[in-house]
This record gives sequence, structure tokens and C-alpha cells, in this order.
Amino acid sequence: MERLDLPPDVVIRRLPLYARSLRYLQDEGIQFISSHGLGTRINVTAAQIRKDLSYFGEFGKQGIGYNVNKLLAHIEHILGLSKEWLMVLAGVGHLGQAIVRYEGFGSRGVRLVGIFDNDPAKVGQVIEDLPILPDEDLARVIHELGVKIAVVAVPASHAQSIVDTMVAAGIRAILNYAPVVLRVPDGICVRYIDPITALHSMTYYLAQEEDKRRSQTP
Amino acid sequence: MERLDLPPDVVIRRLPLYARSLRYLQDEGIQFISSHGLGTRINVTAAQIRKDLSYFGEFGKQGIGYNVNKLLAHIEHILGLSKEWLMVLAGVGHLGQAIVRYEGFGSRGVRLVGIFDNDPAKVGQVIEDLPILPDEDLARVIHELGVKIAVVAVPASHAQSIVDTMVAAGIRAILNYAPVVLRVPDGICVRYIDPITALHSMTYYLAQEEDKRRSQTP
DNA sequence: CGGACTTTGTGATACAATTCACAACATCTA
DNA sequence: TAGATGTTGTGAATTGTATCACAAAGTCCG
Repeated sequence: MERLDLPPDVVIRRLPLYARSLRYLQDEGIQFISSHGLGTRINVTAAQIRKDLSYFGEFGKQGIGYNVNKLLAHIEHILGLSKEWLMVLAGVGHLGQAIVRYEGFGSRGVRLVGIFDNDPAKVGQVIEDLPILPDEDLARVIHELGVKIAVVAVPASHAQSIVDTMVAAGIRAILNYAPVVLRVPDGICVRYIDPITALHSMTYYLAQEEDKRRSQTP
Repeated sequence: MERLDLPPDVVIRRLPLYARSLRYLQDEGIQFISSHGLGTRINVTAAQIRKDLSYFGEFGKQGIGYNVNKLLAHIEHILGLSKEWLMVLAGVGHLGQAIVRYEGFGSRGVRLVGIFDNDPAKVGQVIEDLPILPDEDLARVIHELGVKIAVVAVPASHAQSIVDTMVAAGIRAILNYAPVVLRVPDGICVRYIDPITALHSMTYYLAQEEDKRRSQTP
């Protein structure tokens, strides 16, 4: 139990997966799970799970495995999900509306407290109890409520400038749906949600299969 | 110019980012770009771009850089975007509808040709010229049209079973929005779009900042 | 033409992540 | 109690990825 070096980001990114799987186990009424059992559920090796967890402490019991409730509580605490983080959304188009309505948000650890759009026709409309506010109010709301997380669902052309505004107002973490790479100061955390890029990386393998198939049946 | 070993998946995942950035450069009317220039735009080192491209050939010119049009054409060809891949969508809730309406899909390399839902009240409705079909038709459509790509936007509880159906019918690549890890046979390519998991990995860093702040101002 | 710049492509090197393998411990059964 | 079985946590080994650094080649300019 040394824990000299801090956990790498790849490990941090896997923790939410472990947490989610543990919640499903909870729902199923399962009380104990081994690293192997958890691993087969999420396509991760048992050794990797144990190694990942070892960055944060010792949570298992030899011969038994992990207590589902306790391990979940530990991981949620590590991930900062014990508190509730406030979140704003910029861009209330089709995608933005789907995000607002997605019950997954707001459920665990994060709460959407403001939604913004620069289209005057949209401002004032209410979605899921949240009134759409104009972009002019964005910085003020972030600052006054101490919001740290922002979701960006504006068109690519507007993304960078709105992100600049957000960061200046105090945002520290950004979930970006716009198809652009954002430039942010050091220390600001950005994650990209990018279905097109994901699709285009899969077509590579489809094309490979086609090629192989064609060369086999001439 | 050896190219003995095939490109690792990390490289394949970066190619669409390069392609996208090159398209923006095209729009700006820029004809040549160096690895360094491209790198600063997408937060990747110049060496990494050159190394990545070297898996596929030599596309640059010393002293000049890369011809934007030509490099883009090369990358799109590598990614299999010269042809058009057919795609189906399962699950036409809020998220599914946002996906159907998102102009990003259908634009480059992929075309949505069928949308499916198991809710009888939705079946028959038309979204963007596509009628919602019942899940019973899913396998037939995939098989008859030779569809290789599927987007999964159904609830977590239905995801695995619909994926099983899809794979049995001939789907080879899956873009999964459901918050579950899918079990698929070897050779099936799966990518996850998972905003909650992304958010929960960011709250870790926010919590770290809070801790540090608190320990500094006692 | 020649020298100062620029940039690519790539072996070599350094760094990072994953997997292996096993001691230490826990439980169960008889 | 003892032997069989199962599981964790973790150094060590392995595998994978990113960076470095430089020869080779092109451009620019007076």
C-alpha cells in the first residue's frame, strides 16, 4: 500500500465504468463480486481492475472479493460524486434538448441549473422546468452560482468563443459535443463527445473487411 | 517506407480528427499545412502526426508540408469514406430523434437508411423522411440492404438483446449510446458514446481541486 | 549559386499501460 | 486441524505508445 504516484487519467476514466457496473450489481441484489466477475461484465481484465483500485486503497477481501455497496461508495467518493456539481448547458437545439431531457444527467453527482441559447426566438421557452436564457447571462450565472461544469452543444463555429466566455467565468470542466478541438488554459478538463469521429474510425475496419473479402473471392 | 505492422487502433481513432481539421483548412482556403501547423490546431504533437501517417505511406513534402486536399483525400480513402456505408438506428426517443436530425450523420461516408422502435405508438411516424419501423423488421432490413453499421439509442435494459439481433443479421460496427458494456463476438467493432461516464471522470478532478483549495485556505 | 531555413519520415529512445505471477490471506469441508 | 479452493494486492516483466533527434530533401533569397 504505497500510492506514491497519482493515478493516471486512463484509470480515472475507467472508474465511472466500474461504478456503473456496481450499480447494476446492486440492482440485481448481488452483495459480493470478485475482480474477475466484475471484469467479465465490462470486458476488462481482473488484474487491471485490481491494479486500478490499488491507486486508491485496499477495498477487497482475499478469498471473497469486493463488497458491492462499499466499493461503490468508495469509488463514488473518489470521483467526487458525494457532492452535487452544478452544470450549465450552452446550445438548445435538437441535441441540447435531448440532453436536457435525458434523465441520466441530474441523477448522479451533477445537476443542470441553467440552459442558454443565442436565438432570441428560443429565449424564454421552458424545457423541463428550465427557462432558456440568453448567452449574455451565461457568465453571470456561472459566476453567481459557482458553476464548475459546462456542456457545449452549440454549432462548431460558436464553440470556441462560448468556451472562452465560460472559462473566464469560472468553468473548470467541459463536456463538448461540438466537432472542434477546443483551446483551453492548462487545468481545464475537456471531454469530447464525438459520434461522427467514432463512426469514421469504424468505417476503417469495415473497409479492411471489404478489401479482405474481395481479395479472397476474385 | 516499411509498413510491416498494421496500424494500432489509437492511430485509427486519430485519423478522423486529422480529416476534420483538414476539412476546416480546406474551407479556409489553406492549401498546405505542416505537421506542426496541424498539430497546434488539434493539440497533438507534430511527431505524432508524422508517425501516424507513416503507417500508411508518405504524403508530405520536405520543406513544404502536406497538400491539404491530397492528404484529406488519402485519409478519407484510408478510413473507407470513399464509399457510402449504410446505417440503421434503434431507439427513437429524444436522443434517437436528435441523432436522426443531426445533419452530421448522412453527410460523410454514412447514410441512415432505417430507424426502429418497439413502441407501437411511434411506429409509422416519419422523421426526416424516414418512417419509424417496428423492431420486428430490423433483421430483415439489415440483411436485405446489407447494412453494416448500427446506432443503438435504446434503454440500457434493451440494448444487449437488440445488439444480438443486429449482429446475427450482419451488423459489423456499432455506435452505442446505451449505458452498458455490450458483449459482441470477436471482430465486431463497438464504440461507446457515454456522456455520463465522461462527466463522472471530470468530477474527479473537480473534487481534487476542491480538496487542494480547502487544504490551502484552512 | 550557396547558405540559411523548413519540414518530412523514421530509427532509437523514453515513457506509459497492461499483464503476469505469486505471496499472503480467507473460507469451506471434513 | 489440515488440505483444497478462491481471491486480493502488487512488484516485475511485458507490451504498447509517444517523443526525440537527425539525415535527407526541398524552398527562399540575395
